[in-house]
Amino acid sequence: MQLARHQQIVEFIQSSGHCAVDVLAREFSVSEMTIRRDLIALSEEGRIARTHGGAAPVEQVLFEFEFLRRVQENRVAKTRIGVAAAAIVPDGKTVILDSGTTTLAVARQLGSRRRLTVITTSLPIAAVLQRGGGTEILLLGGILRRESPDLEGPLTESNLEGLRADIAFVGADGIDLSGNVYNSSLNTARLLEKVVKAASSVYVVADSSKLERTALTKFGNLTAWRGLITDSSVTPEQLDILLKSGVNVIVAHD
Amino acid sequence: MQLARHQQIVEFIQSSGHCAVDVLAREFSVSEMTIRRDLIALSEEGRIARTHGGAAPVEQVLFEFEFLRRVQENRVAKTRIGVAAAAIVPDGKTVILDSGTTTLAVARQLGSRRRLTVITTSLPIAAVLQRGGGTEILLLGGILRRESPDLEGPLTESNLEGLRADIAFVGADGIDLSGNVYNSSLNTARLLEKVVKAASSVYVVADSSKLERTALTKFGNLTAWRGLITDSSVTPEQLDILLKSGVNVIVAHD
DNA sequence: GATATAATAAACATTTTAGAACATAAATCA
DNA sequence: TGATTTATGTTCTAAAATGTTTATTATATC
Repeated sequence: MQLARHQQIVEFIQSSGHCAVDVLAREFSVSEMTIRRDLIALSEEGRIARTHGGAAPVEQVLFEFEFLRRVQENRVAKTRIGVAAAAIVPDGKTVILDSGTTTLAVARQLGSRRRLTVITTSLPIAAVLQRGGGTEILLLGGILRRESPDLEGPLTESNLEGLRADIAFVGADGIDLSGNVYNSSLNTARLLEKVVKAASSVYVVADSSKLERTALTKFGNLTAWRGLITDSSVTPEQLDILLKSGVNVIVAHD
Repeated sequence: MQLARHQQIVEFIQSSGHCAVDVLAREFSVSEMTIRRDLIALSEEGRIARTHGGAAPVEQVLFEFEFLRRVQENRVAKTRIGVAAAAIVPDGKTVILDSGTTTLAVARQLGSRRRLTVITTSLPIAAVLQRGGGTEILLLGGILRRESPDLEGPLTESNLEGLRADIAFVGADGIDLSGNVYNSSLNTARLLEKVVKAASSVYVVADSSKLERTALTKFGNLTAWRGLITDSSVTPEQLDILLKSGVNVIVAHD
């Protein structure tokens, strides 16, 4: 019910301008606390702007990515991973962000930072960072994928070849306990190989549901890179085996 | 039986919007668990979006550029220009679209076309065309401008150097009656020079309010290109002088 | 700048929903 | 026919969403 209401709240606020919490609570027949929680979630997604007492339509928001609404699984875990990832990025560095919802969570945390350069193929990540205003965003060229708002293809790969970054955060569709990282798209895997070459240190960001799962292509092993950032739902056993395999695991706590 | 029901569920949700699980269970006279299993299957197929408590139709619209709603001046004129411009693009061609609201109007008209390749630096144009689904979209890489959702910089220019297109539509901030085309940004002007080189035929699209106005940089003359597409508010005098200067003017009527 | 007022967020309780496990009925096939 | 798969139903537990109360924080008013 809450996802449907979120959408309605956004529309309501956009059509009527600034709305008070109690007005929204009456309008949607829920408690004010529920509305507040909705508003927190919506403002984190950048779809509205919170004010004291209510919420207003966002003005500077350039674009809105509808597809993210359904995709967002493990939102809380991903946000924590984002916080942990952002914490290891010093100001002034150049960061490569892979496309995906986990890396998008990292981008959200980096949004308010200054003097950062972010290289990405993801339109939502570019959008989030542009909203923040403090980051230089380099969008790699390429073919816009039909199903998802990110870029791929020969141009993307050749664009990347001339670039260097300090840190890369890449997502994964599966990780086994030997530290092998899997991806469900061949194109993505090939691009990620270039990403890995372009960055001095590489972190894989993935919520714990990706552990002990595999996907179409293996594109590398965590032991060769800087480490894995995951959430605290990783089991002690999984953690133990990964560490014994020589994988550096950063567990994001709340 | 469940295949038939799946189809009906999709149609039901599409026509009525978000539906709760219990409503669907009653509607189809099955248990809630069955509906949940249906919804799991359907969402895996991407035909609906699950929500807590029910399901919603999948959004076809992937993203939307908020800023355009307010900015659109001379919307009607621009739409007409878009129609006229789209009419001169044969299927199967490669088109370069400059960023701007007029070229965006062109993109809107091209959205439903098939077998077209569009090269652009504009995120809104990419969005509009992705929604259409029939166009291959090549987004040039570059730095995302802070004020507007489009790309520029050395990467954009070098990306363009390796490409060839059949037709380019470029916008303008001002056009004088000798056919000189002006632009208010130096960077844009430099990029447009490359655009002009990459395309076999170049059209300038600009509503008539841009006539007899100049801006920061002159980036070329209409007589060297294929022509100007403008709306019917151009005065007979302006038209006369332009034609006498050797400018091919296409006037978009309703 | 102190105080009153209102709004927020945290903590806990309650309700609702999801999903797992198992049971049952119908359909398919050897 | 009997065995086996497939679809559906039932029950139960965990998780998610919402509501309620209470402290904390922000805003406004004097």
